[in-house]
Amino acid sequence: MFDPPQGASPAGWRDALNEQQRLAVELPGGPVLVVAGAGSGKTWTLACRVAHLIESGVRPERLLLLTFTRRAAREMLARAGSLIGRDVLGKAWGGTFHATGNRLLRLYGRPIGIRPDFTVMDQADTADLMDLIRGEMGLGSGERRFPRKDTLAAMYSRTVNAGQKLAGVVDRWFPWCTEELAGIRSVFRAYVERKRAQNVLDYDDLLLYWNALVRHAGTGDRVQELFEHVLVDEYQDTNALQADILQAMWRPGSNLMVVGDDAQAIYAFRSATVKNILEFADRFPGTTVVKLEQNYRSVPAILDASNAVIALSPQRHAKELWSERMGARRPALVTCLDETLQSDAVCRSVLDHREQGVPLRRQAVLFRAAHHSDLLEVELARRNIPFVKYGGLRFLEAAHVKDALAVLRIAENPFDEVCWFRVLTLIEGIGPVVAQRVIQELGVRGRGADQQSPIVRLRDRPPRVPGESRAELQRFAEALADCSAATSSELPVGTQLERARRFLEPIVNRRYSSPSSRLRDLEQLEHLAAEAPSRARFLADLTLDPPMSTGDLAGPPLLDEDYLILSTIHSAKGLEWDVVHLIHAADGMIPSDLATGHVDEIEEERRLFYVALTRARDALHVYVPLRYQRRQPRGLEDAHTYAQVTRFLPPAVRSLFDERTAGGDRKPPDTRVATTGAPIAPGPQTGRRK
DNA sequence: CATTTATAAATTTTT
DNA sequence: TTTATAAATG
Repeated sequence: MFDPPQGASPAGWRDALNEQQRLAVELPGGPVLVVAGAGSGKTWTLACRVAHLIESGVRPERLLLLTFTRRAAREMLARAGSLIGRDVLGKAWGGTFHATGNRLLRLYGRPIGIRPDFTVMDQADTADLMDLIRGEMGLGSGERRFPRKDTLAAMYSRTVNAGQKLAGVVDRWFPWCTEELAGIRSVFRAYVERKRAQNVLDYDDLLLYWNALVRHAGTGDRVQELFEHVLVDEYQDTNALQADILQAMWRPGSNLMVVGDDAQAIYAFRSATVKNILEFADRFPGTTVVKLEQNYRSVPAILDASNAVIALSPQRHAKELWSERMGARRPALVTCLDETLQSDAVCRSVLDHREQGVPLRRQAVLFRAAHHSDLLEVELARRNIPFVKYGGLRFLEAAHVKDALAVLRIAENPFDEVCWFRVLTLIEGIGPVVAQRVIQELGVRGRGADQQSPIVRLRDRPPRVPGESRAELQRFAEALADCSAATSSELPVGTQLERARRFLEPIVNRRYSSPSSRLRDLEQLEHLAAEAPSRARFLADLTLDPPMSTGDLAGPPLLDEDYLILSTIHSAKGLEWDVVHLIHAADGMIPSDLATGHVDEIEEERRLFYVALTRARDALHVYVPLRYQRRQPRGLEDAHTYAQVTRFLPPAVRSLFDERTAGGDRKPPDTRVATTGAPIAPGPQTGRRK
């Protein structure tokens, strides 16, 4: 994705741009919309734009580059730096909307009532706090079913990000909860209050308050004037609130460039709206529109198939991708009798390609949902094919990691009730009720600025708890006191984590399966923490830019190894591989059964399918298992259901594929063989609770 | 009365 | 693997 088109060198990068790209790179300013088709060198163009701006005298620190992940920003700035032989990386502002909001609010948030030492909650924390409040209010204990905590968090987030009223949100997205509207509303009210009181911001607040900050009468101008040029990548996946922020940051004469592709909008579930990119020109008067339609990635046959798929989308913004690449290999549609044969076919094809010179890491297997690769992972392990999985469970979501971080977060913010609750209930003999009482007695909810810290209170006057819990609570108190000691000369973050780990060790051993690997995870976390300048920075960076998996932390030894990429389609966004294997291209998988309610949802799935197809450079294999094992085959061994090829491949489109059947002449492989041989980076340990 | 343990049911995509 | 509910235990 970051490779320049053929023949580009640091010296002659301008010559490597096509006409449209050059136009986008060299436009003087004003509002610009770059509609960039898949594989049209969008990222490369943005990097060149940054290089061009700096060459023409813009100071790097006056540039703001908003991207979908921090990694994307980093790589783009590094690339720009290499083009002009200057260090842009440290000086320009780059990152996600959320990370940028975080930074701006810490620097300038005071006038709107934001203290610079706030902590950031992720979505799971939000859900936990909602759960806590729900419990206190006694909602959900009655006969009527109250929404689950994750549902509550999702509702809240949608009201904020889409800028819609709660009633409307519930009506449209959570119709089964309409009867509980009053209760939901009161939970949200308490939630907002609680966040305030505890000096905590959630993801949504980072955007919400950034918006408020720029619109603030006093400080707004100052923030606005920080940036001479604002560039936004993946604009099709921004939400209403983000568009509002950009509008607030913009004033006539200032420079805003957004880049995106409406055909690749796949984040509606996160409240993103294609309207942003479709209505950009209306919102920002004087917009220049540039279209990038030359595709540098795929061979024509793959492009033809992709174009045909997206052409069936009714809400589309006409765009025809073309390519100068040679090669006539058509994509393959491989029908498999069942999932096992699909795994088998993928493995064989992957090895075939490797024999023909395509290393594993230039190949990827893509799928709709994280668990769709489960069976394949077993087969890969059995055949000793190394792989790394993107998407799905992330390191930070592992319970033991959250436990360790909760200890640190209490040290950072002694009024963080969710973290107190989490750690206290880990202690043997302490359940929700005792934990609540302890929190009460320690004054975690008190929040008087001059009052004694709950941490000190816990150590000096330990609350009454069951006898069996006393010793462990004592150890907790000491660990906490050590971590939070002397704010002026804080212990190194790594040391604090080590302290937390020592406290947690017996708990991890007792509570979780495969405790040794979990404890290893915590040690890895310590290595990561060793580089952090401060605890606050470490915690914020971790929530805003989480390492994908334990693999990310494993360090350099893996870098020269070859491994296959497994990825959800969402996580594959913006990436490309020589060979792409798309599995489970059956109706019910993509589109997902859960997303066939509304037309909009189906269209989103179609774009998702399109994104998957357009990741491929040279070869594309689409697999469809015809028979699925039923989830819980009760008694009957061969209980299964039949699937159909995804509706996004009607006959006319299928004619652009070479069709074949996998494994027809072969016996299914013996799947009873024990699995041995671990993949290189199997992601977080997935041991179950004891 | 509170906590732990057992059992059952459901599980998209992610900053 | 997580989460809600029910039964068993302290």
